[in-house]
Amino acid sequence: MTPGGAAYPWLDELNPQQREAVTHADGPLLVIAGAGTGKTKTLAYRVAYLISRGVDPSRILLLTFTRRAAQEMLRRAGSIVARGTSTTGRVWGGTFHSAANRLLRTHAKAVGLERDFTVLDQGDAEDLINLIRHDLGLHKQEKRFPRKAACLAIYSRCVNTAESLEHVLAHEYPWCDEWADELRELFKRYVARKQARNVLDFDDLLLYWSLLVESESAATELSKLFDHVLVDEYQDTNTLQAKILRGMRTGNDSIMVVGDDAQSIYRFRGATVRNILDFPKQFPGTTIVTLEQNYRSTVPILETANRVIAQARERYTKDLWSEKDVGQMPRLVTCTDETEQDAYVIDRVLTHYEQGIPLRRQAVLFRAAHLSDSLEVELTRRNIPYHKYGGLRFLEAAHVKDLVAFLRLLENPRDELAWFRVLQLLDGIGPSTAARVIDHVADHRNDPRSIASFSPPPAAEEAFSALAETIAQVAPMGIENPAAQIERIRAFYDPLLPKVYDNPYVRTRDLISLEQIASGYESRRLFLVDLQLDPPSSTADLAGIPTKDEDWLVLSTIHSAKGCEWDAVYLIHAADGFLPSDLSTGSEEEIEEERRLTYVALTRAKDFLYVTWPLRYYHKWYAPSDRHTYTQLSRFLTADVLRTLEEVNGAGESPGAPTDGAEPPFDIELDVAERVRQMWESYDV
DNA sequence: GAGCTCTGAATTTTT
DNA sequence: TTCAGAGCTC
Repeated sequence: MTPGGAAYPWLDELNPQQREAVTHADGPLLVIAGAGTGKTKTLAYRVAYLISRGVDPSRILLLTFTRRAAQEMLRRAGSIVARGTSTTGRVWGGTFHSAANRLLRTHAKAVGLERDFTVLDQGDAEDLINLIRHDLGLHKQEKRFPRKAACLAIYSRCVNTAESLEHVLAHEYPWCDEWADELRELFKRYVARKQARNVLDFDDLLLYWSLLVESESAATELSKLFDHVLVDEYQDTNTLQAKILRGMRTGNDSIMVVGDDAQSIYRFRGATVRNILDFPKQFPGTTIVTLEQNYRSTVPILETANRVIAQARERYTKDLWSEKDVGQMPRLVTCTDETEQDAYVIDRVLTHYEQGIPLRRQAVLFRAAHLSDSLEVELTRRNIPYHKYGGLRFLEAAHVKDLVAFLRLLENPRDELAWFRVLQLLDGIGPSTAARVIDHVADHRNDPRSIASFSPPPAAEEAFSALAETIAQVAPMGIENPAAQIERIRAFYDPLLPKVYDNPYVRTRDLISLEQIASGYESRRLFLVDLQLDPPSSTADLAGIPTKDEDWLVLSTIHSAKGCEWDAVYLIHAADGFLPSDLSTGSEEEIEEERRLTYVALTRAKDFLYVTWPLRYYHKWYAPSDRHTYTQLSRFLTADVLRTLEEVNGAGESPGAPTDGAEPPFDIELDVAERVRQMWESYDV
């Protein structure tokens, strides 16, 4: 009889380890869940179990890596408890950042914020840093000062790892070491500027939350809100997040974290494997449950993946096993160049498609977003639909940011970055006039409509009054109906597009999408927050609900593939320099992370796995004399791993690949000339 | 002060 | 290819 007995018959759907985790009584619980071992299932059943035991759903905090992951778990939990989603819908589910946003708005006063603060995304934060960098005159030193992106990265690392600037510079950014004093000054001003403007960046969301729970009394109050805290993907949390969790469990140690140290791949964001390795030390009395039965991959695929991760330095030992005993051996495909690699992948994709695996059950994975560029061209040429995950986001496009900036300045008129962006769209307005307008608004109780009383330079008069009128019309629309607000803003903004950017037509389409997304939101604030904290991750997210017969191939960075699985997986560019990336081989930790990244990629595959690499790679902007580089197979595919792979040649299986004379010649000699002559001999008289 | 054009430099992963 | 920055012109 199962522990749940007849009361919870669905517990029988779990294996003994999963059931132990789901029915765990009290105290901290660490679930080490290998790839494909039913991690999502375990969390979903845990939520269902708690609710069935009478826990109020609104007193459960479920922290996940993406909001989509939270929704998926709650959906499954909802179907288990069979009371519909209305119950589980009340669970606090989402990312650390979105939970922070929600808590900080409620307790804004406690941390010295106004409730209507706006959130800066990475690009905004970089721009703000850049403004200050210019104010300080740092941009023209005789030796180059770190770029805005580097400055923000250093800042972010300090915050997320809770390490000193000196330590971060010495260990992660040694080439910026000499700028320690200037950077400190820059960061000091950056913080002051954000506070004066009532804006938070991503890191601040976590930082303010962590400072809130640093207070014993606030921590106690917040801890009382939740009977249970559950955290997914714990291996990818950072020091700051661990600190938050400790604070949130003041006087109640019911916490369950689930993760796999072998899949920790967000070190660059300050995540540390130490969090999961040291969890039992942080929470005394921790019960550890290990899930090792893999329900995803075939035995041969698992064997390859296990051998890759076996070389890792430090980890919780676990060896995944599977009962999916049959299956094709994973293949290592050597290609002469990228073109051949593209042709091979497409050929296999189509073959599997004809055998009955839809395109969306197949995925091409790669280390960096640009590594699929040439494949995308070829897919487009052949009319094969695909969706790409990761890489440049919809929201990062300049025109989308412009429109969002309009909404932001209405939401928080102190948001100088939003103003700056919008004002400089107008002809005749540059940085200094924009700054004067911002001061003007500040002097008029931050009422955005007050720009009407500003006197712009003559060249900008007409455009400026059009802007003032737009704002005068949208401001009274309140916070409701963001789509209507966008519609009105577009009446002003669309005509500017052709002047400011190329491709105005494509950009207008994006703005229409944005308006459609906005129509699903009740308020401008909710729309803005969602857009920043949970942005659409691919063009697929923008297209609305897909119809049943729509099908597309998935292209994804390995990072974005986390938590997903496909029947057939193609890991491309498995060559040293790309995997591991040349930029990540500076330290042993970085190489270890690249190894885990490889492991994540391999374990996404259920039935078919192809690892491909081109011998020659063509660099677009690199080495002007000879842009071809010869690559070597990824160092992670050691002799031990190769024994589990079937090695094939990319050219052999891609008939019809246009290789333009690049194929090796046959070893055959025919006297064609003689044959041609013979053709006419019978006609001789 | 704004805006244009030219040059040179640097290319990961994302909440 | 794209982006940041410098320098020049109006």
